[in-house]
Amino acid sequence: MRADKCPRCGKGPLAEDANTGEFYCTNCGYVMKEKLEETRPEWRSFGEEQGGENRARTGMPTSITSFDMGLSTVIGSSNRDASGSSLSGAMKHTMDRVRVWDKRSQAANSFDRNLRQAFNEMKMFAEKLAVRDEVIERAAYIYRKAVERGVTRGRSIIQISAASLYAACRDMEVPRTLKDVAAVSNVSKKDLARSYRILVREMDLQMPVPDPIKSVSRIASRATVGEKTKRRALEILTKAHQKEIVAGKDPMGLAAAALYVASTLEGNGKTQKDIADAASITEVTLRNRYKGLRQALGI
DNA sequence: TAAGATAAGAGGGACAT
DNA sequence: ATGTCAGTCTTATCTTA
Repeated sequence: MRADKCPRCGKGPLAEDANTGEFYCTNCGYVMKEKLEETRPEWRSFGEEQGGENRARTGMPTSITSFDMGLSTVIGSSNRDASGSSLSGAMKHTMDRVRVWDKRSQAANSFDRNLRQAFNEMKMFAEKLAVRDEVIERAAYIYRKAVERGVTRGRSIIQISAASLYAACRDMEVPRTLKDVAAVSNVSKKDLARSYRILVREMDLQMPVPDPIKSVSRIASRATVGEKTKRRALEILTKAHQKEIVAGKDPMGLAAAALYVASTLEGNGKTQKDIADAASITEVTLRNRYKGLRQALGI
C-alpha cells in the first residue's frame, strides 16, 4: 500500500523520520507534506438517507481537525546553517526562541493536547452519527473558538466536543437531534443541551431555525413510508408554515405529525406509534402537533 | 387494538425583583 | 443573582371507539 517512489525526483526509497513520522526521500531529501497513509483518496458514503450516491472525500490536505493543521515539520537542534557553518551568537538566540514556539506547536502544551483529544472524540461521534466531514470541520472550528474564548473552562472535553458537534449539525442544517448526539457521546441529553446553549450564548453563534422539512426523509425512511407519502407530508408542512403554526414547536414533532397525516390520507396504515417511534418522540407529542395541524389545515 | 384524554413532572426562556 | 410565570415536551395511566 505504501508508495516508495519520491514524487519529486522519481527515485527513492522513502524513509520515515522516527521523530516526526514524516516521510522523506533518501535520494533527494524531499519531505512529504502528509503522512503517507493519509494521502490516498478514501471514498465512502455517508448517511442513511443519501443512499450512497452522495460521496465525500476524506483526508483533506490540511484539515483543522488535525490539531496542528497538518503542519508537523520540526526544527532541528543543531546550531548550524544550511551550509554547515556555525551560527552567530545573536542568531543562536533567535533560533532558541524559534524552537520554543516550534515546540509549542507540537502539542507540547495543554491547549493543543486538549484540541487533539477533542477532535478525536468528535470524529468518533460523527462517525456513529453518519454525518459528512464538513460537519466535523465545522465542529472542530467551533470547539477551537470555544477554547480560545475560555468557554470550556471547568467543563469536560467530552461535553464540549459533543456540544460542538451538535452545534455544527444545527448550523449546517443536518438533522440530528440532541438525543442522537447524546446517545453516541454518552453525554446526558440535559448536559448536552446545557453545553450547547452555553456555546451559542457565549460565542454569539447565529443558528438557523431548525426546519422540520429536513427531518421528514429521515423519519420516512425509518418508518418505511413511501415516496408519495413523503412528498405529501412536505406539502402539508409548507402549508402549515404559511399558517404560522410552526413557531416554537419541536421540528421532529411537526415532521412526524405531517407524515402521519399524509400517511392517513394515503391510506397506508401507519399507526401513531409507528411514526412516533421512527421520529423518537412520544405519541402524545405527535398527537398534539397532529391536532394543531388538522385544525389549521381543516382536514 | 389504536386513538384520544388527562395529569404530573422536568427543564429552560422571558421577565421582574 | 434569584424567583415566578407561561409554554413545551415527556411519561404514565385511563377511557373511548
